[in-house]
Amino acid sequence: MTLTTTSPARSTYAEIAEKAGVSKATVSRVLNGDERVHPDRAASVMLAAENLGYRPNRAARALSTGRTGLVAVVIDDEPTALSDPFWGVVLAGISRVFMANDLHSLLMVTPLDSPDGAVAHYLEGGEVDGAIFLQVHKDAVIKKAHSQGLPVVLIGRPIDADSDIPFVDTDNVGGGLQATKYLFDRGCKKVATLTGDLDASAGIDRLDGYKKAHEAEGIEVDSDLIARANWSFESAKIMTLRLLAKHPEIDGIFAANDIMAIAAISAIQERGRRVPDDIAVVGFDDSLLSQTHRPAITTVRQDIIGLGAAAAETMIALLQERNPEVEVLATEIMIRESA
Amino acid sequence: MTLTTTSPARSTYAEIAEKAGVSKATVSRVLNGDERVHPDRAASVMLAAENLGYRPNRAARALSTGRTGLVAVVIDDEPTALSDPFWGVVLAGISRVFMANDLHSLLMVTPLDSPDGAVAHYLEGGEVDGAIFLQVHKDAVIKKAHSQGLPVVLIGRPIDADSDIPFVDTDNVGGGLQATKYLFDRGCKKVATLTGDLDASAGIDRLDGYKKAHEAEGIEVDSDLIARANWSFESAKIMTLRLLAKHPEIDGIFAANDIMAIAAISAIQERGRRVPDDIAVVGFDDSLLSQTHRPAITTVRQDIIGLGAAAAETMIALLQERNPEVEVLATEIMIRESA
DNA sequence: TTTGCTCGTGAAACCGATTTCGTTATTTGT
DNA sequence: ACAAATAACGAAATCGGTTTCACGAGCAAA
Repeated sequence: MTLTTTSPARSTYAEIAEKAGVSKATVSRVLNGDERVHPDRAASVMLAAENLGYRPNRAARALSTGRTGLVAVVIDDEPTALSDPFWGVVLAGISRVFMANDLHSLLMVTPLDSPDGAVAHYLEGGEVDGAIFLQVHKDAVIKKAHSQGLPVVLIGRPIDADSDIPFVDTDNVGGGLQATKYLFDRGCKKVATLTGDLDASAGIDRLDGYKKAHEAEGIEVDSDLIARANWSFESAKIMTLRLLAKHPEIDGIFAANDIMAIAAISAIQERGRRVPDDIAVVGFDDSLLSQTHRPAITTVRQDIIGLGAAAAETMIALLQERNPEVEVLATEIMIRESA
Repeated sequence: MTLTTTSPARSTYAEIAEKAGVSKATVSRVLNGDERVHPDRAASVMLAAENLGYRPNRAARALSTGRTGLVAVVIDDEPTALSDPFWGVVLAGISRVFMANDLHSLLMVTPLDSPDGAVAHYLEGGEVDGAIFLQVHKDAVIKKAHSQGLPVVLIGRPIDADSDIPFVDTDNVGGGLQATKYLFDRGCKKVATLTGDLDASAGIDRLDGYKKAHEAEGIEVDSDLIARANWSFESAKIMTLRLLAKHPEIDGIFAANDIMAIAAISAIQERGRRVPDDIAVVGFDDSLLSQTHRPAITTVRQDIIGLGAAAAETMIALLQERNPEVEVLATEIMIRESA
C-alpha cells in the first residue's frame, strides 16, 4: 500500500461563483481586475477565491486567450555551449524575472541548423508567446520566427546591422576600451590583443574597443599586434608565442576572454618573461578561472545575471506591445595580479 | 508600416474532419493511434492532416486530458548555483531527451526555502506533469510534491537513506575509488584526501570511495589524512598547507573536485615541492580548469550529459507509470600531468 | 429467423477560463 | 415626467482537443 496523498482537488470558477453567489463571468471580471464590478461583490469573490485556495488553470486560460504564458529560451546546441558557465547565469537571470511576472521559460537546447527543424515547429505552433535566443550561429530560424510576428529577443548584438530584432548585450566595445586603456594607464607602450571569433559580435566589439583606446591615446593601431584567435586556450597560446617571437617589445596584452589570458600567461612564462612585470595581461569575463588562477587575472567583469534579466524584461515589454529600449550593460574592470 | 507577416492560421480537428469527410472523434482516434478505425478512413484523415499542415494545440489537449506535457526543472537558487558549468550540461542532457519525446522543460531558478513558496504553488497547481530537482539543499518542497503524487526525480542521491524518491546519480563512490586506487597503483604510499561538503551526497560518497580503495589495498585509513574542505579553492588551500605541515610524508592527494586539486597544487608548490614528482594530485569533474591548468590535472570524468538524459528518461518512465530503475552512471579516469 | 455480440462511427458533453451579447436597473438629458 | 444612455451583471457561446454514449451494421449462436 502506497501512502501517496493525492493533491487537493483544484477549485474552479464555478465553485467560486457558487460560493460567492455570482456568475462565472463576474468571477472572471473580478480576478482580472475589471473595475466595473460592484466593490461588495468583488470583495465576496475575492474572499471565496481565497478560502478555496484558488489557482488558475493555465491550460484553460491559454485555450481561450491564445496566450500560453510560456517563453522559449533557445540555445543553439553546440556540444560545448552550455558548459560555458556564462549561459547558466544568463538563464538564472531570465528565470528570476519571468517567475516574478507569472511567466515561464521553456528551455530548448537544440541545433538551430534548419529553418524547418523541430524548434521552428514549436515556435510556430503558438505553443509559446515569444522566444529568447542565446548563442546564435545560424539565424534563419530566428528571422523566420520574427517575420511571423513572434516576439523575439536576442542576447548579443545581431551581426547584420540592419536587423530590427530587439536585443540586449554587454557593452563589449566599452569593455575592450576599459581593458586596453587600463594597460596604457599602467604605462604599457606596446599593447597587443588576442581576439575572439570575429564572426561573433562579442569578438568584433571587444576588438573595436581595443582600437578605440588607441584612438583616444593618439596611438596608431598596428595591425600586426592584432592576433586572431578563437576564444580557445590552444589558439591563444600559439598566437601569443608568435606575437612574442615577432615583437619582443610587447609589454601588454588584452585577451578577449579569460581562458585566452591564461593561455597568454602560460606562453609568456614559457618564454622566460614575467607577468605582470615584463608583460601585463588583461582578460575578459571575470570567470572563476580568473579568480583562482595564479597569478590572478585582471579582467573585465560583465553583469551576466543582469543580461538575462534585461532580456526577460525586454520580452515582457514586447508581450505588452510596448516598445522595448535596447539595453547595453556596462562593464567594470577587476584589478588583480596579472596587470 | 511594419512588414510582419502573420503566421499561417492553424488548422484544427474540425477542418481535418470536414476535408476527410469524417467526424472530429474519428480524427482524434486516428491521430492518437486508435487501432479500431477502418484503414481507408485512417489514411484519408492522415492525408488531410498532412495537407493542412496540422499541428496540435497543446493547451486544448492539456485542458481535456489534464496533462500539460511540461516538466519543471528546478534549481535551488544559490547565487552561485548556475555558474557551475555542471548544471548547464545537465540541463542540455535533460532538454535533448525531452524534446525527442515531445515534452518540454520548464526552467525554475528559485530559492527552495519555503514549502509554501512560489515553486510549491506551481508544482501543486497541475501546471506541470512532473519535476526534476537539481542542487537540492532543503528538501521540504520536494517531499511535499512527492507526497502529493507528483512524479519527482532527483539528480544526486538523496541524503536520507529511507527516501523512496527516484533519483539518478554519478557513481561517486566508484569515482573516488578509481582516483585513490590510481594513486596507489602509481606507487603512492600515503594518500590524503580533500573532501567536499559532507552534507551533500557527492562529498560523502567520494570520501567513501577513498576509504574503499584503502580497504581493497589492505591499508588502514588514517583519519588524520582526511581533510574536510568544502569544494572551494580557499578551504582546500588552507587544509592542504595544514596537511603538509603535519604529514610531510604525504605523496598523493585525492581532491573531491578540480578546483580543490588546483588549490592543493598551488599549496604544494608554495612549499617548494613538485607535482607530480613529490606529490601526485587527482581531481574530480574533468572540468575545463583541469584541462587548461598547468600542470594539467589528472581527474575523474563523469558523464554529465548522460546524467541529465538519465533523469529525463526516469521522468518519462514515471509519467508512463512504469517503474523506473535507479541509474548510477560510471566514471572514467582521465590521466594528465598532475598524477 | 430471432437474439445477442462486437465493431466502427458520429453526436454531443466535457475540461476551465474568457468574452460576447442581451437583460435589467439606474442615471442623464430635455 | 419620459426617452435615451449607461452601468452592472448573467446566460451562453467559445477556444480545440478528448471521451462517453448511443446507434446501426455485420455476424455468430440458437
